[in-house]
Amino acid sequence: MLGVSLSCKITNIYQNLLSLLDKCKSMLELKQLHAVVISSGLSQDNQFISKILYFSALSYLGDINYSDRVFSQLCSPTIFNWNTIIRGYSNSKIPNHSLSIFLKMLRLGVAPDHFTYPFLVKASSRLLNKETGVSVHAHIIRTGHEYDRFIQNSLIHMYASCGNIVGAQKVFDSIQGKNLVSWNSMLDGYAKCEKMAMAQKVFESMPEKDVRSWSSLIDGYVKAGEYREALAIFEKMRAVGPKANEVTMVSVSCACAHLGALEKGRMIHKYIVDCGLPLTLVLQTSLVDMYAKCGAVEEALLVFRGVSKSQTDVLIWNAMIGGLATHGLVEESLKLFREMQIAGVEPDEVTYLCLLSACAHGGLVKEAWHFFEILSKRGMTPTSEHCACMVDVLARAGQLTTAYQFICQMPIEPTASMLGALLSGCINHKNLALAEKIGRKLIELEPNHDGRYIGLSNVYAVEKRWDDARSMREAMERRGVKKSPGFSFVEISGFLHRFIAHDKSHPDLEETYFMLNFVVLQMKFNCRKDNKERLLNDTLTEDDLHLF
DNA sequence: ATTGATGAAC
Repeated sequence: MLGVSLSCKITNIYQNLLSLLDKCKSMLELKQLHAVVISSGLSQDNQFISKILYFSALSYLGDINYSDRVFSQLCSPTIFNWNTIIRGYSNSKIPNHSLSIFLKMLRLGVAPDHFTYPFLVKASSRLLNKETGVSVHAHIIRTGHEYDRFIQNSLIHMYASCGNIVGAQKVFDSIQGKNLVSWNSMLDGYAKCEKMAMAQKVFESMPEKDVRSWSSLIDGYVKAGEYREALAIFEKMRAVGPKANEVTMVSVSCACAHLGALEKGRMIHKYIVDCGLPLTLVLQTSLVDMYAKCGAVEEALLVFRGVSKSQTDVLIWNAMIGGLATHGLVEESLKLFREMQIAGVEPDEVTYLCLLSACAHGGLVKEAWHFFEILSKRGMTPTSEHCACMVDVLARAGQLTTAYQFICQMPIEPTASMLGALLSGCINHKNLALAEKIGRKLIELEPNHDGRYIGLSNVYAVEKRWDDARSMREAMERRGVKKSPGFSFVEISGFLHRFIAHDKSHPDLEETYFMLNFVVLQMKFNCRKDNKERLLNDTLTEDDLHLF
């Protein structure tokens, strides 16, 4: 009698422990339960260990390192355990570990099953390495798994991610009984490669469509820079398609951001609220960015302030700091950076880039040097973009010699954007000799870029060297460099109007030019006023003395 | 148990 009741109790404890593991809410809790498991002598009991592995490898609250340690202590892991750890790594920042685990598995003579390969293929997709993907595919064929639809679908995605759209299409064509995931993967493959004609074709041939189909198509148009088309598809989706979700709205708000379509952006925001879509951090970040890019900094701040501090991450801070910076709200931008540090969010490379851009807009040379140095002190390597931004700061401030020296002292070759920043600095601060030198270098660096010829031609124009200016245009035509027309969008009462340089087809042309001339006059007036004040306030720096 | 997607700078 005693034996039966004791074993009942033990079974109860086991069941309780298992259900506690199922309800686990954090790594701390998991570790405590793991400790109970170990002290009960169950450290090799697969029922318990499988759950511990599963949570730490796959939960977004998990810790793949912990699961790796647990895994490596297992005497005889089951195939489920192997798959869990491979899957965990395939979602992690180090997907190549999935492959190492897989190889280890083969060495030990453990046979992978049909669950193993989709994870392994996903890891190869995320590695963006063509050869790895191909050898995984070869292995799949050798082991006779090539007709598994889950595996085939993941192969489509893998080939498309690695840029081999032909390979993706081949796998797609070979599938007997394609399902929605097969079609969506193919569609997304074309959308990712910006082959929108093909993506459109796949979309139209699909026997059924879901949110992901529509979202992939919309996102493809956004990535391809065809923002108006993206918005048009979204309107169609609203009329005849499934309900949009977070991913759809992120793409759509990104399209509005690029178009500067504020009214449309506001409608999108309203739509999100009205549909009761959850305002996730990702979505809030894209709304902040959209409002900032559309010039509505106040509204961007409103969304930003609506996020509770404890839930923010570096991306949304960057979006807001960068947004303030591009609007010349330099003080506010730097203030927000301090706030970010108080909130305990670690700045990253992009944060420093936003700060440098703020400094460039505010003429804050000293502060820029400070941020540039801090970047390295915090263990980050300044990228060519950071250097370009630094050149921009110096060049805008008129410290052309320092900017030039900065470029020469860099351990990396100067990029076009650095020289471009220096060139506009040279033009603005009237160092035309240096401008010409840089302008020539830029054409050498990017002989197929129309803007580079225009850049040098502008230098000549300032000097009134009309023949030289014209020769630049001729050189461009001779080399067959395509001129991309400059255009801009203006949104009036929710309608987007496009203005192309020299295009005279818009019905409100006269009225527009009248207003434009008025604005230009106003700007010139303000500019003269500013310059006068600047001349009264500024002292010349050492650099200026060298150059002028 | 499995496959398909989204945010920040330039």
